[in-house]
Amino acid sequence: MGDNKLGQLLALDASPRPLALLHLPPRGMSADHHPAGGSSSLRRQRSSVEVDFFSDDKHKEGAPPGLAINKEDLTINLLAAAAGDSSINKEDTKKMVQQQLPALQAELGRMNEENQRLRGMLAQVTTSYQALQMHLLALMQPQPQPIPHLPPPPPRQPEEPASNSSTEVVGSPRRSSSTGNNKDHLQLQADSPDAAGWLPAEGRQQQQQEASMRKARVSVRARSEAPIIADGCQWRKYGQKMAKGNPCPRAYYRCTMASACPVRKQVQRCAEDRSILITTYEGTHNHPLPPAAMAMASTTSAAASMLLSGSMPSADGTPMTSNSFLARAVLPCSSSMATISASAPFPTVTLDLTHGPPSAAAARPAPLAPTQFHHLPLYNQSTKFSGLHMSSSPSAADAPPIGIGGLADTVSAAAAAITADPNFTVSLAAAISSIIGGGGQQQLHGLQGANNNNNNVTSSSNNTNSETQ
DNA sequence: CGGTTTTGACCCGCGC
DNA sequence: GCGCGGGTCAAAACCG
Repeated sequence: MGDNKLGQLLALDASPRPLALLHLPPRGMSADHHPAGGSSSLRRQRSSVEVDFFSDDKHKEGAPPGLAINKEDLTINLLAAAAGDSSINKEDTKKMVQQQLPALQAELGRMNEENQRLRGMLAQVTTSYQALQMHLLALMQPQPQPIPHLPPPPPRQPEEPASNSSTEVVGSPRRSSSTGNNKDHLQLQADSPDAAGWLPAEGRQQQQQEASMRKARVSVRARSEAPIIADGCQWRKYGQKMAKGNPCPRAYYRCTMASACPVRKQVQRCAEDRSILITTYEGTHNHPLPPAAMAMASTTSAAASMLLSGSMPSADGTPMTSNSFLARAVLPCSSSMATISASAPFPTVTLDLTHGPPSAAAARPAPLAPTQFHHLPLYNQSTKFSGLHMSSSPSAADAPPIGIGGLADTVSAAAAAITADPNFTVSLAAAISSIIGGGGQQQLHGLQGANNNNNNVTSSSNNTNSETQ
C-alpha cells in the first residue's frame, strides 16, 4: 500500500477532526481583499486552509505559494508556510519544529490508528472472500458418498431446471413447480453461469440429485424488538402464515437486491418467548453485497456449506465428531448457543444468541450510525458469539438451549448486536468461515484462533443498512 | 407511479 | 383419497 494507502486513508477519513496543523495563516492576503458581506465563507476558506496532503496532487498545485508540501518533508514545508516568511532564521524554525512536533506525532498516531482500522477492513473482506471461496470449492467438489440418514430425493419435475447450485449454498429447487416458480428457476439458470457445468453429465446429475435433497438453512435466534434483524440486505415480504403451534405469524421474505436472487428468509417470533426473533436464511446471494450484508451472507453460506459438506450430524441421534468439532471451534468453553439439526426436511444450523436478560437487547439504543460502527472493536463482538450446541433432533433446533450463566451478559449483548448492528455479522462470518477454511488448528483455538487467523479482523465498514421493514 | 405490504387462494408433500 | 401444514403466488391496498 505505502503512500497510496496513506492517501486512501486520508481520503476515506471523513471524520471532522481538526487539521490544526494545517490551519495556516493567510499569506500576503488580508481580509481587506474580500469585502465584507457574502464572502465570509470564502474568507474562512482562505484563512484556514485544510489540505489533504497525500490524497491528491491537485492540492499541492492549488495550494498557495509557499505551501508546496511534500510527503517527505512535511514538517519543514509546513513550518515555512506557517512562518509566512522564508527569511525566518533557523533558530526560530527549530523552535517551531519542536513546538509542533508533538502535534504532528499525535496526528501521525491517529493516522496509524486509522491505518489499523483499514487493515481490519481488508481483513474482513478477505475473510468474506475466503468463506465464499470455500463455499465455491465445496460446491465444485463432487461428493463421492451420499450423506446417509437423509430423506431420498424427491422426484424431479422434468421441466425443472438443474439446481441453481452456482448461486445457492444448497442449490435445491423449490418444491413447488407448478405455481410459476419455474419462471424464477429458468431465469436463475439463464442469469447465472452453471457452476456444475464442468462436471460430466453423470456427476452433474448426481450433484443435482444431492442438491435437490438438501436444503440447508441457517437460523439465527436473537432477542429483538424490531420486526426483523438488520442484516444489511434488502428484503421484500412475500407472504405471511400462521404456523402451527405458534400464535405469532411467520413472515416470508426474499432478497430484492437482485431480481433473481434465490435467497429467502423466514422471520418468526418464538412462541415461548416473544422477545426472541427467529430468522432463518436459505440460499446464497448471487450478486454483490454491501459489507454488512456480506458478513451475514458469508456466515449463512459458510454454515450451510459446513452443514452439507459432510461435517453434519447424523440424524439417528448419534453424537458426531463433527459436532464437537464445530463446538470446539467456535467456542472451546461453550455449552449451548447453536444447534445443528440434520433432520428432514431441511438440515438447519441454529445460532442462538438469546442468552441473557431480554432487557439487555431492549436497552440497546437504535442501530448505530455508520461512524459509530466504525469504532466497534470486532473482537468484542466475536467473543460474544460464544457457544455451540449440537443436536441431531429436530426439536432441539427450536428448543431454547440451556443457559450458560457466566456468558449471559456478553451473549445478550451479542443478541443486541446482531439485531441492531449489522456489523456483528462480521464476527459470525469470521468465526464460521474460519472453521470452514481453517483446518484443524482452529478447532482448538475457537474464535480467538479465528480472529488471529484473520489478522485482527476489525469492524469498520460503513453500514448502509437498507433493510426494509 | 413504482416499490412494498397485505392477505386470501393455491399448490405440494406428507401422514393417516 | 383426504386433510393438514408449509410455502408461494398474485391482486389489491398501501406508501413515499
